[in-house]
Amino acid sequence: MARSRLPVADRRRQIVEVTTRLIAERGFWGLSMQDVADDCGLTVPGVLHHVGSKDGLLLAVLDHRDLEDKRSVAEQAPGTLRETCAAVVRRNALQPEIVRLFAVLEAESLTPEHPAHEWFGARQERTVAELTALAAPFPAPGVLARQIVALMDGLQLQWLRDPSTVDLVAEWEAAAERLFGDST
Amino acid sequence: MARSRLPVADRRRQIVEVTTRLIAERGFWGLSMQDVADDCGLTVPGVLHHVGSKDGLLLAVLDHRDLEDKRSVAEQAPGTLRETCAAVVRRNALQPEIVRLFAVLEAESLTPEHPAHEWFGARQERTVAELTALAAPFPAPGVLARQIVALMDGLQLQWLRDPSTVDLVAEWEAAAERLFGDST
DNA sequence: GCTCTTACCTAGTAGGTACTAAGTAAGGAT
DNA sequence: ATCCTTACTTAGTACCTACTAGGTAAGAGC
Repeated sequence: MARSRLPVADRRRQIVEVTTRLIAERGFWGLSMQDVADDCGLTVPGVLHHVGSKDGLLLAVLDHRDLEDKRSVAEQAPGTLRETCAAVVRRNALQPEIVRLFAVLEAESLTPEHPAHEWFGARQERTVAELTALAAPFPAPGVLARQIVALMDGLQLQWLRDPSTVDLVAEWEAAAERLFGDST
Repeated sequence: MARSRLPVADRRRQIVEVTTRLIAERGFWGLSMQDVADDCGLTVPGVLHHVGSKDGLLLAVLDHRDLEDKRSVAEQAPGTLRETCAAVVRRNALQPEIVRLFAVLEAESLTPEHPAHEWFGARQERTVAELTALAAPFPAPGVLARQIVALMDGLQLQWLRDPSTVDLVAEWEAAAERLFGDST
């Protein structure tokens, strides 16, 4: 019974990582605190001690993601629209689990009752706004921004379903030529 | 307690309709037989009498959708690729609930453990194949087909999240010009 | 070595989960 | 008017759900 007692930061990181994987597999509605606790080697109240509630756990995961994303965007120079998109796709291609987390939660959270509904609404708005700004040199930048987001989300779904057939980076490059013009 | 006793076909249709709505809201993992039963004015074993199990219920919903889709495709003349896509989008714009059902299940069923995993894999494959055939006149028809599916799925997600801002049909028309060429 | 914070536990609550077994009664067929 | 199929019920099983109250002991600071 002598379990190791981790410092709070480490334990929280472990809980967030485990939960990320489980939500990617089962969604938030299918997530059980028991599974989280088991995979962390804790009891359920042990997990709740750190995150307060199941909703709190979800927000912890999303906030962690937000931080990671900001960090990643910051370290990459703010190049052209096309370069930025390619960088995002290359990064996503390396972390299918997290892409799946977002794919599942994005669909689940469409309903206003979902605890992440507002979070995803705000994120979507922010993303489209940022892309629209980058798309200023193109005609109809707002429309282009929506198409970029749509194509990325859609291609990611196909890639997640069948990674051996669909090459995310290659499919995106083909799509980018269509979106931004056929310059080689 | 004198409940009306419906003929099996009617009751099944009601159960399928109610479940369609509930899965769109909560996903399959979040679906409870109790909710289905309540919304049908039945008890849980009453529902199970018709569908056998929760998985059976999901398959009943999906098979019903399959039939409806086949019917709708059959009644529309098999025009050009562009016309076909536009018809699909116009139809989807009229039934957001069903589009949401597919959006949620498509993401949830990415994991092989999901009871609809194979169903959605087969559907995806079939859809891409059909679109690829229609896209024969274009260069790289297979790539184009994937892009069509991706754009539709992605635009639908944006539309479902904020129907008042995103006009599905208009967004698709703009996307179609980009995909198929700028002919007016 | 002692103290004190706190990470984590045990025990319990109140309720929901899918599903089964067996019986009742509605309503069409004769 | 009676029968018989079957839609649907009640009752019950075995288990999982998030969450709380209160206590124990691990390990850092002195």
